[in-house]
Amino acid sequence: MKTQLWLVKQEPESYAWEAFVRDGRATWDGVRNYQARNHLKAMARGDRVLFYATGDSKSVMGIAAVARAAFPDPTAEEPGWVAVELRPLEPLPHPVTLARIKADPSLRQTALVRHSRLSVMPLAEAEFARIVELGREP
DNA sequence: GCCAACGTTGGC
DNA sequence: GCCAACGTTGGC
Repeated sequence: MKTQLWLVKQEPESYAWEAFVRDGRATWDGVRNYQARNHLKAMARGDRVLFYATGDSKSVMGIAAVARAAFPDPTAEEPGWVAVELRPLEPLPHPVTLARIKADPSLRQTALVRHSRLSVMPLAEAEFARIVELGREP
């Protein structure tokens, strides 16, 4: 199967990119939205994932990879919710702000822009590549 | 099954 | 702090 590309959101106050890098691996649990859950379920080991920080930072911070595909969310009291494990791959030298993403014509269709409340979303190959490219240039 | 009320997310 | 955009809940 073709590798898929994703973006996950995280509040930096609860789990910052720096903490993720320090930990070297993280269980992505606690997702309680069906659409986001379905995206988690579709993740395969090795898929690339952009890490987006909400709140004050509102920026894509770096690239991660799926280390373990979906398994039952240990924090869920009801069955049916899943978690994945992610590991950080590399930071983006210049975190890509939401403003920059919104200003880029090739990124206007991303779920990040169009569905601002979704916390786990797929990205098209060109979208993923463009964000990474922006992250490498000031 | 509809829809009003309510709660949450997250940008501004 | 506000509010738009949604998702969820519960009464009917």
